[in-house]
Amino acid sequence: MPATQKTSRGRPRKSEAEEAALRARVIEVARDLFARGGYEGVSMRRVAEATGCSAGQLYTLFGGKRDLLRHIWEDAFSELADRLREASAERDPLRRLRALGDAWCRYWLANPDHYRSIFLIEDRVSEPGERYFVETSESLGALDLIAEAVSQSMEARLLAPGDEALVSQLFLCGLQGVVFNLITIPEFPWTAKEQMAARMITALIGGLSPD
Amino acid sequence: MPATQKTSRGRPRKSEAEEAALRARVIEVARDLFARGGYEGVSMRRVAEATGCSAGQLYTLFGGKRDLLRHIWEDAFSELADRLREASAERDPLRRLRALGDAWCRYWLANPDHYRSIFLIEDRVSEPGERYFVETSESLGALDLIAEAVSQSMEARLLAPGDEALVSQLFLCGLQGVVFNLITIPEFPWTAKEQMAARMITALIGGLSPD
DNA sequence: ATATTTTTATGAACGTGTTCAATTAATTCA
DNA sequence: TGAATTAATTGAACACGTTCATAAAAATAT
Repeated sequence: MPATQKTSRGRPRKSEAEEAALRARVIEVARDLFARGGYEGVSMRRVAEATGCSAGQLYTLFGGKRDLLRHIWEDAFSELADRLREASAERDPLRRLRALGDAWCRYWLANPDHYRSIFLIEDRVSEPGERYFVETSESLGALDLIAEAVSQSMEARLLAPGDEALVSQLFLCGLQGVVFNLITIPEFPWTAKEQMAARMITALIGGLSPD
Repeated sequence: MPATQKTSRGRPRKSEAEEAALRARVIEVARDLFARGGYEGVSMRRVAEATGCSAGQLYTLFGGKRDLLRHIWEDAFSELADRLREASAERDPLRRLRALGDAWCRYWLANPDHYRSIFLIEDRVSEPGERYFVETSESLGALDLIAEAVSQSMEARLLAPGDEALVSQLFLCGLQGVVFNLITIPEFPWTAKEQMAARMITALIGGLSPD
């Protein structure tokens, strides 16, 4: 008794391509709606209506509203990836590190809505099976580039030798903190919104330099 | 024509004290429910039922579910304030700075649910009238203590003289970034969860030290 | 007492994300 | 041409946060 029967009896499964096409169409429609009305301002019912399917069907294509949003941002991330690639062109590892951090911050500060949607909307985080959203996206891909720059900086004795992973994570945390605070507490009288990212990088590089 | 008439005609206003008492009762009841079921897991209807009033009335006492939560945490914050006060006992400004940062991080990492509730649940941020929640609470009160320690460290030439407000904010951002990342991306293989805060502080102090 | 007036309290109603039994569609076997 | 079977799709239903017209309550004025 073969587990998979070659010729099945009932209605055939929708082809992979068909499903992908429909998914793509929903994403396209939803992108426009979200861009206009914001995440909270657009309901799944509206997305469904605009797409021409039922709200229920959306849940066969996406895990939920948040998951739909992830797919929407997925190619918006390519822009961030581009910026990071540009920054990676810098040969000097320490200057590259600075350029990477700068690009990362600049991107998120220029797109606070993306940032909020991705980092600040908490749904049940504890889905054990699937990996955390941010990790799979281009966002933490920055960490790899940072780690490389850190590693090379250590080799060139531009940074004190040490646990390169930890140091990389410290850089990411520092940048994250700047961006997070600037975006989520915009009405606070931050001393220098534009310079904070650069100052953070400078401070961290200074603090991690060899004596 | 006096604006406030001494003896009014209709039903008398509920006394300030009565309203405060009811509010306090709701907070007490809701604290238990939230502690058990979590923020998402408890509905306003349930809170109302457990309190013995209607759901609608809750909205005369609190601005909404989030606002109710704020009141609940308000005295939970006193614990953080205590820790910060303890840390402030340290005389050496640089060691005090380190102790403050450490206490701040330790508190939030020990209470990730508080952190999430306060920093990660975004509702309409753009309420022009009322100040941002975090700013009014004890949370950013830490910034004042940090600023004082930074200022004194600069005077004692333990930190390079400079814009003390900016430097204080960099410290806060660095700490915030560490806590934020550890809490929101717990499944990421962080190299050293426990040491990251201390390392961040060390790095920042090092980077901001006089040459 | 009854009417008036002012405040408080209620509960139905709205739109939300999400689920799931029931329906419809599309195929193969008899 | 019918069953039979399997998958896709729907739409009613649920609990949610929140609002608001309406009802109840509590006082004074007649």
